[in-house]
Amino acid sequence: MIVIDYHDKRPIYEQVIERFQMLILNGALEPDEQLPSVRSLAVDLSINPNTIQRAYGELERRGLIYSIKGRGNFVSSQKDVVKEQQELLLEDLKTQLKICKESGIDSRHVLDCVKEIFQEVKP
Amino acid sequence: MIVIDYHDKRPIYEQVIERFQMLILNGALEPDEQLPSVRSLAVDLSINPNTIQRAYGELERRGLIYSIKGRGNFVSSQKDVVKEQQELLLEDLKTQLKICKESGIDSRHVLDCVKEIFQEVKP
DNA sequence: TAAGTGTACTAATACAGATAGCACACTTTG
DNA sequence: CAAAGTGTGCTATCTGTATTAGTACACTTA
Repeated sequence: MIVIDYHDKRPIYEQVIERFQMLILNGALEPDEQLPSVRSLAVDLSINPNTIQRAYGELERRGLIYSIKGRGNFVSSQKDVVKEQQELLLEDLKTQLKICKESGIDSRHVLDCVKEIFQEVKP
Repeated sequence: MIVIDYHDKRPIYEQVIERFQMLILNGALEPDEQLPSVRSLAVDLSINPNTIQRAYGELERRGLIYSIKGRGNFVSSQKDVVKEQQELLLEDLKTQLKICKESGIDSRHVLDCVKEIFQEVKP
C-alpha cells in the first residue's frame, strides 16, 4: 500500500503523508476505513514507529484521518476536508506555474505538459 | 535584485539560485553581464559569503554563469543551457501535475489554474 | 488476562544549513 | 609597485531537523 523511495531526498514521514493523502483524496481508501497500525506499518516498511506516528499525527491535523485510542486510525468522512486539501495542492501547482512563467516558458509548452499527464483535455 | 524570504522554509542558497536562474532564463540578465560579487551581495542580503558562493557554484555547475578569478561571475551566453533548464522546470511541473491527477483533481480545475496564471490561453 | 493499539516522553545519532574566520591567487585601480 | 576587490578553498562551530531506540501508560478487543 505504501512504498518508501530512499532515492527521494524528502523525509520518510513526508512520503508517508503524501501517499496516504493521495489514497484518501482519490477515494482508494474509503471513509471510516482502518489504516495499518503504527507498529505493523513500521514493521512492514522497516522504519521506526515514531516516524509513522509523526505522519499519522500530521494527517490527523489536516483532518484526513481520526484516531481512537486502543483501536486504531481511520479515514475521515468529511468531504470538506478532501476539497480543502485539493485546493492546497492546486495552490502548489500555481506556485510551480508561476515559476515556469517567470522563467520565460511559453504557455504552449505548459499546456503540452497538462495534456501529456491528463491524456485528454476538454476544450 | 534578489530578495530573501525568511518565511520560505527552503534554504537561503536555494532561493538565491532560483531567483538568479529566473532572471537569466527570462532574459532580465543578459549574456556576459556581471553578477554582484560574492562579498557585496552577502553584505546586501546580510548573509554569509559562503552561502552566496554555494549558490554561485551551483549556477556555474548548471552552466548558467561562468566565473573568472579576480574578476567576478558573469552570465553564460549559451542558449542551449537556457532550454535545458526550462525543460527541467517543466519536469517539476509534470511531477506536480501527476500529484494533482492522482489526488482526484479534475483536469478542468488544473486548466483553470493555468489560465489564471498565464491570463490568456490559446485554444 | 493477554495482546494489540494509540500516545507521550526522553535520549542519542546523523546530517544539512548557516555562520565565522582565515588563507591564497588573481585582477583592477590608484 | 601597492592596495583594494575578487574568486576559491578550507576548517570549525552552532543550530535545527530527521531518524532511531527505548520506555511507559491508557485504552480496546479477543
